[in-house]
Formats: sequence, C-alpha cells, structure tokens
Amino acid sequence: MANPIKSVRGTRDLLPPETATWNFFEGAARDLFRVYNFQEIRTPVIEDLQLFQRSVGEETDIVSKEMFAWEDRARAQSEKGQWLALRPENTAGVVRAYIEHKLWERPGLQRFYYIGPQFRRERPQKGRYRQFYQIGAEVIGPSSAGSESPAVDAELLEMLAALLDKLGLKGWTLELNSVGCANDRSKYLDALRAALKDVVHTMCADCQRRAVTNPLRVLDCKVPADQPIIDKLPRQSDYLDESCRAHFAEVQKILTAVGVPFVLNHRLVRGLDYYTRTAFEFTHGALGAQNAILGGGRYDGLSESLGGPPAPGIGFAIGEDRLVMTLQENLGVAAHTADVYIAPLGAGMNVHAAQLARELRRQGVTVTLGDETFKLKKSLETASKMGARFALIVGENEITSGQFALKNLGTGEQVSVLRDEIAEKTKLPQR
RNA sequence: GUGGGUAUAGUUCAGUGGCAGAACGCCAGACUGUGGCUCUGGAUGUCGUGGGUUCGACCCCCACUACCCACCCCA
Repeated sequence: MANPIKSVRGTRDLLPPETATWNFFEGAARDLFRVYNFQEIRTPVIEDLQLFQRSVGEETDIVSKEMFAWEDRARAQSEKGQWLALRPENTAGVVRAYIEHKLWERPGLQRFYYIGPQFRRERPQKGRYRQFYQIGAEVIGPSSAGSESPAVDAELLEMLAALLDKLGLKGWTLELNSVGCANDRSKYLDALRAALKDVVHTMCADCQRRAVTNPLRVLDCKVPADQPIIDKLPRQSDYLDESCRAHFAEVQKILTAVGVPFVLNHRLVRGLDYYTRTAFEFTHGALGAQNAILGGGRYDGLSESLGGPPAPGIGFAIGEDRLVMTLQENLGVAAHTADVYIAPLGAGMNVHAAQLARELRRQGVTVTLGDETFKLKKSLETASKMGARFALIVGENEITSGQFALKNLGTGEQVSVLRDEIAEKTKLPQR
C-alpha cells in the first residue's frame, strides 16, 4: 500500500448498490426507445479530431479547451501522424457513421439511440466529471423522409417527457426556444452585437467579456442588475424567417395537443455550433449549478458540414450521472440479492453444494455458495447480511435423508423439503 | 483556467505542540447444526505527499497533490 494507484481526476468507480440504479435507468430507457422504435447504435470512443472541429465547432470551449486529443504515431517516418480525440459528445459520431455507411439508402428515417461514456477535460465539480455518461437519441434522414417535420421534434420531446415521468422524476421543466437557421442566426448576432455596444459598459465584468468572446452567452447572465438590460436586448424569435417561425409554432401546437408542458425561454442558448431551429433543455432543481439534466436540438446542416448529403436531424443527450443523482433522492432501487444461500456443513459438503447450486441455477434461482469450513452460525449470519432470502443447509443429515433444511431468513421459519422442491419454493413469484 | 473550503481507521467524523480517538462497519469468541439481540475481545492508520520551525509536529509555517463547492462552460 505504499503507492496506491487511484482513479484519475474527474473519473470515478460506480459500485453496487449504485450500479443497480444505473441499470434500472438504462433498462427503462431501452424499453422506452423500443416502444418509440429507436434502435441502438454504438460508435467508437476515439474519433478523428477533425470530426469535432467541423461539427461542434473549432471556437467552442468544448473543442478549443476541453478535449482530450493527441497525435497518433505515424506508420512511417515520412508520414504525418493523425490527430485523434476522445469524443466529447456523441452526435458527431452518429452523423459520421450515417455518412460513412450511406444510411440514407435505408428506408425512411434513421432513429438511433446510444448509451456511453463521453470525455471533457473540465475542472470536476458536483454533477460534472471528465468521464461522464450520456444517453442520447438522434432522428436523421433526407428531407423527403420527413426529417425536417416539426412532428419529429414534438415526438422526441414527448418521448423525453414520458421517460422522465416513467422514472418518477418530479418537478422537471422543459425549456424551449428556436435559434433559427444559419441565416437567421448571423442576422441576429449582428443585431445583438450592435445592441450590446451601447449598453455593455453598464453590465457586469463577465458580460463585458462575453460580449466580445461569445455574445449569446450574455443571455445566460444571472447577475440581477443586468436583467433589465438583457430584457431589452433583441430576441432571436424576432429574427426568424417565415419557415422557421412556422416550424416552431407547429412544434408548440403538437406539444400542447399531447399535453406536454413547456415554457418558452428566448434566452436559451446551446453551446455547440451545429444547432439550428428547435433547441431545448430539461432542467431540475437540486442539482446545484448543473441544473440541466438533458439538452438537445435540431442540427439541419450538420451532415453537410461533415461532407455528407443534406440530412436534417434532431437529437438530445441526457446527462446520466446527473439524472441518477436526482433519481437517487426520489427513489431507492433495491440491489439484486441472492434467492438462496447454500450453507455446506462439514467436510466433504462443498461437493454436494456445488451440485445443488448447478441444479438450482439452471432453473433460474440466484444462488450464493458458502463454504464447508464455515460454522453454521457464520453461514446464516453471512447469508442474512448479504440479503439472501433463504438459506439452504447442506450437511450429512440432508445428504443421507434427501430432505433439506430450508430456512426463510425473513421470517425465521424453517421447513424440510425434497431436493426437487427447492427451486419452486425459493424463486420469487415473478422476475 | 480563476476563487473559496476540506484532507485523521473500511465509512461518518472528533481531537491535542508530548502514548492515535469515538460511533458504525469488519473479524473472532461466549453459542461444536441455526442468523438478526446481548456481552467480551481483536485488527484497524506512513493522521494526503514533500520540505521547514521545534528537544519533540497529526497539530504551527511553506510548497505540492487530490477531493468538494462556486465561476467559466456544459450533460
């Protein structure tokens, strides 16, 4: 123990019983995706660095400051190495795969989901890790398949609301905005910059910096004194062209019709360059400064900027770490424990215990094996501490008589059963 | 990258310039084939790392590192 090696900064081990919550959540998500006809896609954790520079955006913080990237050794001295990166998000990889495998040749819209680790080199804090997990989904395809339809946006949002409700998460808020298409956005940015020029000197120091580096972030400012000023700044919604305006109105109309509550937040800004039109965030209190549990939006031009054909799409990513954090306060997921603890009693009994365990497990019983060197007291103690529901005693008496002592550790009741009856008596009624 | 806080047993945390502590947990015995309760005993550890002050440092000083919280940014 002189120099114990520890998990590296911003990473952590997920241990039982917490992993049960993760499994519960991922299982619920997979069930839901199946009902909405999304299928799983798994893309590599390592990608070409350029993929993120061209999608997320070279000037974004994620790409310029927070990526784990390195130059891969060249095969020959004369060749240049290739720059690789750990993915900071998964949408770019999915769209890359869409292009690489010509998935537009497949019928209809592509509907994918993924579950996996993402990597950003940020300073860790509550709900923020360098290796974190996202569950996301993407709908992408040619316009002719309906990929641009506001119905797709609404369906995705309705699915998310259903997921959070299904998980029993109370008190979430859906914040909605439209950031327009690329054209709208540059017009809006010009207007915003112009408006800021006159007032920025009266705002907080952060805003003065943001006005230069990333004007949209001014809208995020939480300093009370700045709020009246921000309220008077131009709004993105006033700079939408007719089709974007109609698109956004239709999304809202469907959401209202299906009963998914939302609030319009004209200040909602996404941090990745590829977002267009519909942008959204689900937030929840009790998460400290990291109150966004999931975010997403439409990315109609992404495929083209990666060298692919036009392929409008929309997607989201759930911060699994953050969601688990809030869920753990709301519900306790019981860790799976053994049905039966087999307590071999005395020399030579491990053999019989092993045979019995094999029989029972084949019948679907969860079995934990003890050891013949344990005193019976220790076996029972161990069994009840680890949460087993039954203890099965396997000793000389049982082997000669064929009648096994089966003890219910909850009630303390002990019965004598035949070998063939054990599985039936110990399995949980269902699942 | 910036600011604040923290670092002592497996865990949660006390503590004093002079022998390293509690609770819970863990192991064992009382009880040889019957757990949960009780009692008794035991092991917990480089007091984050490296320097310095001091007769003597877990304690005071400096540096470093890690974690937590916030900023930034985002999921």
